[in-house]
Amino acid sequence: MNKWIFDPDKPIFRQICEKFRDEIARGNFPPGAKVPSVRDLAVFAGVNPNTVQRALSDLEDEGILVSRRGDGRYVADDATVRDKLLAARIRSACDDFIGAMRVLGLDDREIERSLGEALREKSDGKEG
Amino acid sequence: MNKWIFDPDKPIFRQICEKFRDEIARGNFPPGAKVPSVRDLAVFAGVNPNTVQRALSDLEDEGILVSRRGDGRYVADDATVRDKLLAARIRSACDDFIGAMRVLGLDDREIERSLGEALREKSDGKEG
DNA sequence: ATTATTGTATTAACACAATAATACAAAGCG
DNA sequence: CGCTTTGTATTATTGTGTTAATACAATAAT
Repeated sequence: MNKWIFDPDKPIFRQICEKFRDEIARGNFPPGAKVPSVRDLAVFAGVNPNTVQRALSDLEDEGILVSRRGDGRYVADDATVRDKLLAARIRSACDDFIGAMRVLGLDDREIERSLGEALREKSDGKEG
Repeated sequence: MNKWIFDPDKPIFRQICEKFRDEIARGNFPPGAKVPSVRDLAVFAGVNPNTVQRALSDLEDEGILVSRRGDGRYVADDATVRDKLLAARIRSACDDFIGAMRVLGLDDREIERSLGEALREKSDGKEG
């Protein structure tokens, strides 16, 4: 995984936020873990340091990260952060999905059926 | 439903596109149906006419709408448009959802379980 | 103390989304 | 025809996302 790929339709700094929320939710960044420097991340992501700074600064406002000037940036040393993040992201993903499907006029049974079909398609043909 | 509500994090013209795709997919705008004028929609949505124009113009490029100068704008007179639109939107919603959940480390069974829980919560407590 | 590393702040420049105010083109209508 | 309605185009302005180039502040390492 060389460089990150961004959706040109959404602000990059938000996508960086998402990436870190996902990584932390998965447990790839345990509480207290050090995050790469703004400059290193910028090089790795192929974006401007200011863009990374903006993203990490937002995550700090959310209480997910903590920064120490001259030292570095760390995942908040709170063992519950990961669980809360994971639960919140699962919930919002489900809610978004359900909302999108209901707007299309599907009822609960149809929603579950459509998901099942999509899951089977993704498992059958394109196993990669 | 007085005025539309927009997510300030996404371009308004894209959200207007989404709204129309949803409405057409639901069948609320059958093939050949006339769409309100750019100016009326702008007033109704509480946005600038140019923003609406941009959105509807994009839908035209997709073949969903057709415009006649001095007359008005209409849903493409193609009976298959709705089905294609509906199928495409269901599929992309499922794919987005599955992708978001897999990033979080959930397998197929957990994805279906989480959705089931969310559906039950939405049906039980907050019936509105 | 000096140096390197890190987070932070500032300023400028550019692109795009959105608003605003017009003007023009084409169709419908009385 | 004359008027209205509609889609379309143009120009200017504002706000924001992004890049860019610096500078400053604080910590660690030497």
